[in-house]
Amino acid sequence: MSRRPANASGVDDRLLAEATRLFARQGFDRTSVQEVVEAAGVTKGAMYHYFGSKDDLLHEIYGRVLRDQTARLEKFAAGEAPAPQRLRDAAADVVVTTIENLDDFKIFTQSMHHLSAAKQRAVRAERRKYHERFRSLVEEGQRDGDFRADVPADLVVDYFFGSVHHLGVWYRRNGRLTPAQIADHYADLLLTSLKEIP
Amino acid sequence: MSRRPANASGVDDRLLAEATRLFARQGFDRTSVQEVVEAAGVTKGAMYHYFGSKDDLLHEIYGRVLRDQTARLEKFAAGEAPAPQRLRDAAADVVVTTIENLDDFKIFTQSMHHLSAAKQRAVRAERRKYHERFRSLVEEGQRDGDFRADVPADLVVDYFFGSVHHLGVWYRRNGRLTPAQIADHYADLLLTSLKEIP
Amino acid sequence: MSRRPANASGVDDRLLAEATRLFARQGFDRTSVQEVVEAAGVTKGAMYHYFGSKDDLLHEIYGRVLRDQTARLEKFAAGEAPAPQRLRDAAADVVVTTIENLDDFKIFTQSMHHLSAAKQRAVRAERRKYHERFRSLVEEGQRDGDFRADVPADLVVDYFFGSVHHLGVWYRRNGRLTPAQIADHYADLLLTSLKEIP
Amino acid sequence: MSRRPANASGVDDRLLAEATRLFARQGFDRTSVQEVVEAAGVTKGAMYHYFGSKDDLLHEIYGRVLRDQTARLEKFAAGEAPAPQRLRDAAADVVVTTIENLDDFKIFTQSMHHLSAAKQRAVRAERRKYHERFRSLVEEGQRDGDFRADVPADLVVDYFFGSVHHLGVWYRRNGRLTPAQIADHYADLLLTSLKEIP
DNA sequence: TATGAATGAGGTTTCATTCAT
DNA sequence: TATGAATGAAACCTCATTCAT
Repeated sequence: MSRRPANASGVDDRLLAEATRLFARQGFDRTSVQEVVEAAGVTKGAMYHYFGSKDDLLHEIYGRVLRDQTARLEKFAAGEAPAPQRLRDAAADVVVTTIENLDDFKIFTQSMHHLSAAKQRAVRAERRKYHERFRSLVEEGQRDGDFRADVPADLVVDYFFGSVHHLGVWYRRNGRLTPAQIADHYADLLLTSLKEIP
Repeated sequence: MSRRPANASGVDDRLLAEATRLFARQGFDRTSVQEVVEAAGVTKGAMYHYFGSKDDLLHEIYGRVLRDQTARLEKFAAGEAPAPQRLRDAAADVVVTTIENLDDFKIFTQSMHHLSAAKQRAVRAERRKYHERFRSLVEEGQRDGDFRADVPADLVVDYFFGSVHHLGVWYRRNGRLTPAQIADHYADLLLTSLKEIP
Repeated sequence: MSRRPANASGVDDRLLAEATRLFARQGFDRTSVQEVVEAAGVTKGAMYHYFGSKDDLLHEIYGRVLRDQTARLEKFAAGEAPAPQRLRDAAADVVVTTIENLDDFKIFTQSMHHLSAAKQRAVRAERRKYHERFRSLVEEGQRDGDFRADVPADLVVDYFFGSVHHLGVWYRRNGRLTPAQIADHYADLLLTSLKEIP
Repeated sequence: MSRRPANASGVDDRLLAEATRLFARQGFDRTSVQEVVEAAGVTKGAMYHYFGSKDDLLHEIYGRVLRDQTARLEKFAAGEAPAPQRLRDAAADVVVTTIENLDDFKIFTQSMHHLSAAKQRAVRAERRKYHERFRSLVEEGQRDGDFRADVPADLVVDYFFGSVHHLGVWYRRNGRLTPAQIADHYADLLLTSLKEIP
């Protein structure tokens, strides 16, 4: 997926890290390549050596986030526990990791439209796969009779991930609740809303 | 709040409408003032006669959305029915109106960071008032014993409005579900997740 | 010289006064017509009713200054006293009136190049007449043997008026010396420098 | 003091030279960046690579002039001759060099107010140092009894430099007097006006 | 592998002036 | 006599990208 040459010095990682930070804080368009390279302590030439364009930088950030997220979900979804337990764990985990990497997710919601149409398609396809894996957990619970079946599973997933993305808007580092507590509440709200009505 | 001169010809309304459409589709930064004024059929000078800056245009869009949304919520919240009923109605309504004005809300989530710090504060203050009104409905239900009290009301509100904002990402005009059906499901998920556990 | 219609309300005087003040403080180009009319409490339409253009406003300011200055000089030059006395009085007077109307003179030195070539010629011609009258006083003193004759009279005049114009740069309203004291020193320096070397 | 990168090709020197020429002839505001870069044979981007803004260009011109002038004065003031002689030499020199770089000085008098407040302060501070050095020569002569003491030394300096600045207004390249002759007259007028009255 | 000077297109904004009312 | 909405040209500046070194 990446056109980056291999390297040892970590220049590309530094660039990605600073770009993530700046894009999240100021937005993609409000951040100049100059700012990114200065923050990373390199020159423009170096950046264009590792990345084909500014868009590439963004695309790479997306790629990294998606890869990580997908891997984590797979770990939780593949367990042996009943579907509700696995869903709860996966949901709580995605909340905690989202909070831990809030910058990445702010960029996700704010800067998608800066990608070329082709790259947007690629990102969306990857995201869809992620959502589908999550949805399959919901569907499994519905099939097993653990979850109510009168609500479409994909709508539930969109409903939940809307809440998760929104963390970037309201979460404050020194708020009343810890990430773990928020994660617990979120997972609880999700599970409760799926409870079979007696 | 606005420095716009009063006017009869509706030039400013046309500008706001076209700006909303373009900002939502292309993003604020990817839309030039030139594009906006051409779409509205006026000149740049005219635009700067009505709005102090491109930012002002965005701020005005926000202002209008917030005013409308607040007015609608007030109507629902002020009713006579029990809190759960009023909350359900308000929730379903905000989903329907969000879908009906999806452009406005896409801008909300994507372009906030383009506003000056001062204007961001103003918008956020207005939004907070809206959230607080919504939260008071949740709290009322909790006090009455209709809703579980072990989840913070403000977290519930953020959870729900995250889902609502996310509509801009996944809703498609000719999808499987009608806006009313989506609204129903959303309100249902919200209410169910608040149900007192027996 | 002026295209201004006669008027009773003093709108044009107010415009000239405010324009003078603003042009002196901010420069001609840095001052917008909008600022001038707002300061004068009228609208742009009104301004364009009285003055043909922004340049016209400037030209009018020049005209007024030149007329006043010429009249004052004539009064002093036409006296009966010996040339040195009349020159001293005229020199002291021009210093005092320059300080009293410092804004006018700041504009003179800073904004001449904003006038059209034709108007610049007109202003310069008027100024030349003024200088010539002043010079004639010097020459009279030289002919009478009161002043040294080994220095060109026109150079002396330029030398002196350079000093006078420079007042706009260094004079401060609450400085150590009063306008009258400065005038006295200036006139004294001029007269001394012309003294016949024994 | 300057943010300009070092360079070898002299693009920045060419820009400064052309800017000086154009600003002096047309005024700072009447000269567009486009005109400057065209005259220098580079693009706008190149100009903004070397100078942070149009103002910076002006500031740099000032800086260069002040540095040169200060260095020359120091050379004359530091001599061994009696104060009157050194003052006369310094005065004559400043006249000649002013005429030789008339464009620089026209800009000084016409365009100062275009600088930001901060830069104006910097320039004025530098100028003050120059004036003070000049003034110290006058004071030295007064202390030694060579010059009359009944006229404030700083007023004399302002008086003289007003005349010098004014050269930009009246000096014509093919006038009756050579620069050296003008310089001689100016120095003579200055020295004579300071002569102790017997 | 890295530099940084230079490009050139495009961006937002300002403003003197006009004109229908 | 006066208004103020609208024009349109031109201004300054930014920035992703390239390329000789």
